[in-house]
Amino acid sequence: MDGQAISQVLLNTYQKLSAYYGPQHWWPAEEPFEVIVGAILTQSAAWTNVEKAIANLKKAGALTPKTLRKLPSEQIASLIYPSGYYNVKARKLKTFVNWLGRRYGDNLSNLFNNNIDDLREQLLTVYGIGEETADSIILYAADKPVFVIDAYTRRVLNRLGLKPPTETYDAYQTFFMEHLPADSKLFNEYHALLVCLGKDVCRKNPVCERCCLNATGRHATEGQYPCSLALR
DNA sequence: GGCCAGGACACCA
DNA sequence: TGGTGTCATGGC
Repeated sequence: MDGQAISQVLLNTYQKLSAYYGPQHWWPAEEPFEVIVGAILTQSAAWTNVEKAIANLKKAGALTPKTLRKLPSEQIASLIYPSGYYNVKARKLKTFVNWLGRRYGDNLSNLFNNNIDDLREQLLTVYGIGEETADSIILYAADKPVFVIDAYTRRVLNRLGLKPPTETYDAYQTFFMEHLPADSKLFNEYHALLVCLGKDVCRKNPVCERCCLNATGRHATEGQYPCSLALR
């Protein structure tokens, strides 16, 4: 399949997912700092649990860099308890707000004034921010066009028969970004739709969860997908 | 009672 | 460089 055909498949898939599921309105947060906190808390956690943790932080008035810097890690940990891994995540939040204050005086606009490559490079130096979290921050908080890769994205792309040359994060990301226009709105919606599809298939069809949405590469027959139209 | 969710990091060979 | 263990709650 040549580059143009791949672009067509990706755009076609996007359009079908969009028509099937509708707008996703990601990221579910009121402001960019909340997006960043959510991106850290959602690491290997269900979003419903993250919502509880964020609600606790809001209720405690702790959803600002300054407050998080002041609060002891133990107290942050107890507030974010429902999101799991609370001790590690408390440390990650503390590390980020310390870095943000020291380097940018808590001003996210200044941080986001960096170009995408510099922004990504800087975020990746912070403890607790890996590739997916960095890209989620760049796309959903800074509104810059990078494609976020997660487990769902990999599985769905594999199911489309479009596995990149190597199965690294970078290879998957390059694959999407080389074949789609650099549009943050498109990337925003596309990634959200892929996650939506992944959750939907898992929930409605456990056969798919075992056969085609796991990491083994095995896959089920077309008819077993609740929205197989979106995957053709 | 087991499995998994919008990962990242440390450690080891 | 790649594989494995660790961190942990809550919903199904």
